[in-house]
Amino acid sequence: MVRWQPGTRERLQATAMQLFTEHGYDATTVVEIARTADVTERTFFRHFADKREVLFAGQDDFLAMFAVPIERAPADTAPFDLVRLALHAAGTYFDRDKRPFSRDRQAIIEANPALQERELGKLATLKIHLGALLRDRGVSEPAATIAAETAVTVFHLTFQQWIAPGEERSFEEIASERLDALASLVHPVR
Amino acid sequence: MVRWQPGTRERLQATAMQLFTEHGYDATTVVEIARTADVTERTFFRHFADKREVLFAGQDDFLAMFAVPIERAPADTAPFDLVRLALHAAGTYFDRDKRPFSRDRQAIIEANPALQERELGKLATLKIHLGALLRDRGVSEPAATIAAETAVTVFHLTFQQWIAPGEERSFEEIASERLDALASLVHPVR
DNA sequence: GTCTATAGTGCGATAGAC
DNA sequence: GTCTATCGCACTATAGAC
Repeated sequence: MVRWQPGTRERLQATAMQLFTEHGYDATTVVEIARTADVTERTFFRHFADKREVLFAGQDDFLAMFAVPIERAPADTAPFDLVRLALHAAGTYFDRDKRPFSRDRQAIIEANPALQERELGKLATLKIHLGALLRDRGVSEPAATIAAETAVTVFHLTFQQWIAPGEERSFEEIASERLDALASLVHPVR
Repeated sequence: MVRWQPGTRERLQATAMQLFTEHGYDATTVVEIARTADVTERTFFRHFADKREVLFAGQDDFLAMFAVPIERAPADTAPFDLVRLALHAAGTYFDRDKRPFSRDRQAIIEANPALQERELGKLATLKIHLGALLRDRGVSEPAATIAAETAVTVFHLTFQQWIAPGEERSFEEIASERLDALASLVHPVR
């Protein structure tokens, strides 16, 4: 008999998603998740800092998703075009196949204020890293911070609409609509 | 001897602020706060849903601060002008006298990720209420949501700079600079 | 892997205001 | 009498310390 199975982390995440969906987040204890995944409670907390974190692993991927296209852009690219590039990259990542999973995951998050707070925290971290990246590229303040806030905010609003019930349009199409709305807000067409 | 003193809620808040400042948020227990304010732990949780909430009471004031000037504006006011009005109202609220207290409070929050998450949650609630208010005024989607997000985001960025060490400018002056930066981002001057 | 502190809940009892 | 604030106590789960 093997002492431990590989992929414990992934198994814990999948188990948690399933139990949260079946009984709700609050009604599911860490002990329950751990036992179902054949590990101890202690092992759960070695993989995830807290109970919520099991749903939010892989945020580094998000930063890379935004950072790579920005780093590859020509040095004289305008900040707003960098925002567009980042959103385009997000649109490539969130393709049709990921929509069902994203909907299930978001349903759990939207049912629990504590999880919503964690999500906002993750987005705030992303904003900070993105702002630093833009400053490294020579964008001054407060332009860099405003651009980072805008990129992540539009990303979030786009994502929320993308997973809305009945929504069929692509991520990129929705993002484009949001960017147009922002442009109209700031400089209204008379 | 009286069974209870009036103003329990306010006393708990003041006590908490003081203890958090002295020993830090994590090192201060709810029992400690309650005992110092001459009530039991149970009474603390009657007034505040959780430990963090003792620092965030009075968010309704914030909504009113934004909502009143918007409700009073002429029906045909452009959304971006409504954003400006809301920020002007915030500037009236956050005058010179409030800066020292705001700095102390923010120092506690910035030292603790859990408190930062709660702050973001409060701002998110504000965004939702503000978006609803704009829709009630006839602003369509996604313009209403984008305007609400923008107003609260610029408010937050302005607030952060307003309490930054060494910052002397008024809230309104900083808000104006942030709005200009946003306008430049979206429609760069060539 | 075990032990423990702390946060947070549920419910019944009690004291005072009205 | 009703209503509300407080207390007291038993209890669970998270999370961290050892």
